[in-house]
Amino acid sequence: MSLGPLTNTAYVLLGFLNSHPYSGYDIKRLADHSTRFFWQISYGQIYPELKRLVAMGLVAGAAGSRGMRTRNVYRITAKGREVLRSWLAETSRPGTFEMRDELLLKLFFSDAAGTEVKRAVLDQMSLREAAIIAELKSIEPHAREARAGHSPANLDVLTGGLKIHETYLGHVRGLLKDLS
Amino acid sequence: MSLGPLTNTAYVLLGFLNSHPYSGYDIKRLADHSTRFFWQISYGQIYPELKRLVAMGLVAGAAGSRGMRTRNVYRITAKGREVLRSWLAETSRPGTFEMRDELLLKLFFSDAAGTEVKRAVLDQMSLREAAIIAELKSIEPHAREARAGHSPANLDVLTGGLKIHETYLGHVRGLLKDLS
DNA sequence: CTGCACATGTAAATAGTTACATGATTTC
DNA sequence: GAAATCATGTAACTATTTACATGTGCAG
Repeated sequence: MSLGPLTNTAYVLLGFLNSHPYSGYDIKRLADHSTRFFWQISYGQIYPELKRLVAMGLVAGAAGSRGMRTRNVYRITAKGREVLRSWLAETSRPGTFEMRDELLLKLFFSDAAGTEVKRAVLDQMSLREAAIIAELKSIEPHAREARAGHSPANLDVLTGGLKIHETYLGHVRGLLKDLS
Repeated sequence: MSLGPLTNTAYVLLGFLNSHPYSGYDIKRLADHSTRFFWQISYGQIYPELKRLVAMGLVAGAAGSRGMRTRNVYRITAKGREVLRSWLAETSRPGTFEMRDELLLKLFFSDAAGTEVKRAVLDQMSLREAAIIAELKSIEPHAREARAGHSPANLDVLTGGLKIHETYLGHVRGLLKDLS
């Protein structure tokens, strides 16, 4: 009775629910401050996927509440934990690795348009990278607190992201310097 | 008479055709050794998109040949160059920036599964990053030759990619060392 | 009493991959 | 004459985003 592989989005949901019960809204908020940098998710995926997970018995929904209002809080089931763990342990598939960077594409082709355009592209990159770094740094103190939902691996990923974007920014600054 | 923004795939095609006429097959091969690392494209996009670009008058198709066989070689038009340049110069939109890294996702949630699983994930990452670095290094000498299709910006992007992946690999190796 | 954050969802569109289908040419 | 590479294309599928629709609760 194998369920075939789930979508990666499903594993994100299971991953978050593994440490605590959450609503779809909660998960979106959490993901926007963590996995977003290497795996974005949107409401359009979250809500339908939670329902599918319930149907498969991997998570259970309970009508929580916040004041008078309905709030669907989900918790992971034993079967869900099992599926999460077997995904984590799986080494067969290479696993998606993808980058899509429109500014890098522009830089790549920028010789077609002259130095000022190239400089403008590099300036945009530099701004974007600085913004990402600032965002990651603002998350860091929270990730350092060893509380529910903040495991050591979370911090490992965060510091890695920081290093990568700092390298990226450093390279861009070097190119800008060479240009002037 | 603005044509609205084209897909990024269209700009990749225009970008390559800007330096030389190519067939769809040629472009796929070129992209697989360059833009693939930050903007992948597949035949399923290339061939239909080339037709659209012809319909818009941004590229012109000519029946080239290789032996007896039909071979559709496309060249960029003046209008196409204009569109490419105005895309390059455009600073209004932030531009797609996305990463999807399934192994990073696993690492992020790996505390749910124990040290051996975490080590296995890091090993896979390390292997993958080493493979990417090897591939980029094998491209480097070609990119250094200042020939048709190899502009200075191409090399700027390549060396940047190399630095980023070396940083990534270094981080992973550090985590592996901490684990043992 | 206004605006913001909370909260859930769906429909349509877009982007992109994968599998399939076909066949020619070159190299061993 | 087999295998690899050249070459073009489409159909179906999958994933994901965006826009829309709706309404509650709280803070100022």
